[in-house]
Amino acid sequence: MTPSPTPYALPQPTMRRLATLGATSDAAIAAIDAAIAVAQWVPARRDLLVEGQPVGEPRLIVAGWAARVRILLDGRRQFLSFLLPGDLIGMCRQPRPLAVSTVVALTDLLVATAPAPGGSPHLAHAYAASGALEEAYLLSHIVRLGRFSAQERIGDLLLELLERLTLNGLAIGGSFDVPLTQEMLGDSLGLTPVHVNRMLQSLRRDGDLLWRHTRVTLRDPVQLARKVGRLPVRVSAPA
Amino acid sequence: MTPSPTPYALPQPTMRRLATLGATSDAAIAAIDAAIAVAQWVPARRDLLVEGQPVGEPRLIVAGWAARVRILLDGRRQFLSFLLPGDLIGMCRQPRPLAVSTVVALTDLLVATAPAPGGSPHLAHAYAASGALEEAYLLSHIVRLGRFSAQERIGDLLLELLERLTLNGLAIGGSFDVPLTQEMLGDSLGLTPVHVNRMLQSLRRDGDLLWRHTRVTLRDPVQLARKVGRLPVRVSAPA
DNA sequence: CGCGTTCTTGATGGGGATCAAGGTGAGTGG
DNA sequence: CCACTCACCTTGATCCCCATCAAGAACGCG
Repeated sequence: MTPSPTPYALPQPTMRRLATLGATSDAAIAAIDAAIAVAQWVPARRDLLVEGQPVGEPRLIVAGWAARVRILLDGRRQFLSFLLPGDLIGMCRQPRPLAVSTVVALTDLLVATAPAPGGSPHLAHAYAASGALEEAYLLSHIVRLGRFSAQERIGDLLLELLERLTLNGLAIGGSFDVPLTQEMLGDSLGLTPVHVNRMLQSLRRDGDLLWRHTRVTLRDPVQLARKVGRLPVRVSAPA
Repeated sequence: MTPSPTPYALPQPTMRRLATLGATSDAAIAAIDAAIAVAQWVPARRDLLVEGQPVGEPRLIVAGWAARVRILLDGRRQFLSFLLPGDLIGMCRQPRPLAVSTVVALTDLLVATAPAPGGSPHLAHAYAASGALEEAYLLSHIVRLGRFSAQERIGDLLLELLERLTLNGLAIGGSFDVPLTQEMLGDSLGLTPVHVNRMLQSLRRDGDLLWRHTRVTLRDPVQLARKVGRLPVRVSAPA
């Protein structure tokens, strides 16, 4: 496997996310640092978890993108969520857990073993907040698929990605890297690649976004949020 | 408030579900019994949780149906999941949690305070398994909305309800009570009530189901599952 | 340069939305 | 016992968003 250089060179995004979510104690930071130091590369397209198979130890994405996905018997594919640096994989609390979805690497992926919260309540809280955020985004995805038009779905998903990539420092001024093809977007949003293409063009024509190579720029996120009716996401009250 | 008699007279469904999910120790059973003994009635249509508001103590549905729901600014409504007897409400682990969705009573509802797992690891495991199941069903809902046709969505949802109501003993031989209007079904499945009506008729014509008053009977669940391409749900391996 | 993947564009069709009336049944009050 | 009402279900006509089918064009890569 090649440790192919990526634009996500520094491990800071993971630390940044977990610290923002509450892992602020020295013990928690040291544990995360130690885990990141021995992180492993996983090549794109490899499965990290397979639906119905036992879940191993929980892991932490240090760099790259993954996705939770379900494949139907007839080959239809549905992405359930995208996993970004700082996100957790396979964090379960019941005994002998089985994966409820497959997790596949979308890019080459730097993955660490998530440190056990053990003595650090800060770390436990950060994991809990991360889980709550993940649930909130799953719910948003349900609303997108159930009640949004194609344009709204695309705009709303890009705003979610901006929001999440801002949390871990990977987005700057409405600009971020998206290693997704239009087909993958379609498989996330319940649309055909052809229609994704047309809707992206219409968003570009309206001046809402720029998409060159893998770089997406949202011109005016606040206005776009108004346009697609996006609601803010928050899972815990300020201290 | 009237303690309106319901078809769910006995508290057994809740106990049955939690016991099946792992709450098998005497301590766990006693704690659940004690909680159910002092359960309270909540009238239909009342909110048990409001999106964005602080989450109080976790609760346990003893009888009746509730739903997690999001309402959009323009009035569109999307049901995120249905909550049945034995399901938990507002079980969070981060400090100062905020509700990520509104929870509304669909029927008169008997609700207990969920006993803290405290000393009982059995109870903690049952809660964890319940949470994992809830996540698995959320993922299934995403697939339904993203990749299923209208007929498949309806059939798959009814099969899910049968599966869950079988777990707590409220379904017998493919038959169960569903206190939902066709409009509510539409708001869950991303369809209009008119189209739900037409698809239900077509399922009835095909001999797949019977729906009289609030009673639904699936004629041949296994065949229906094959027809709509439904996959089984499992979250932990047998001991 | 050749080749596969991805993006783009056009033409056509269908699944489900929308609009607009009825019909039905349970509860309510006279 | 029967009008009245309100919520829900049912049916028909029409429309449109998005799927489908089918080629090309552009791009990255060996």
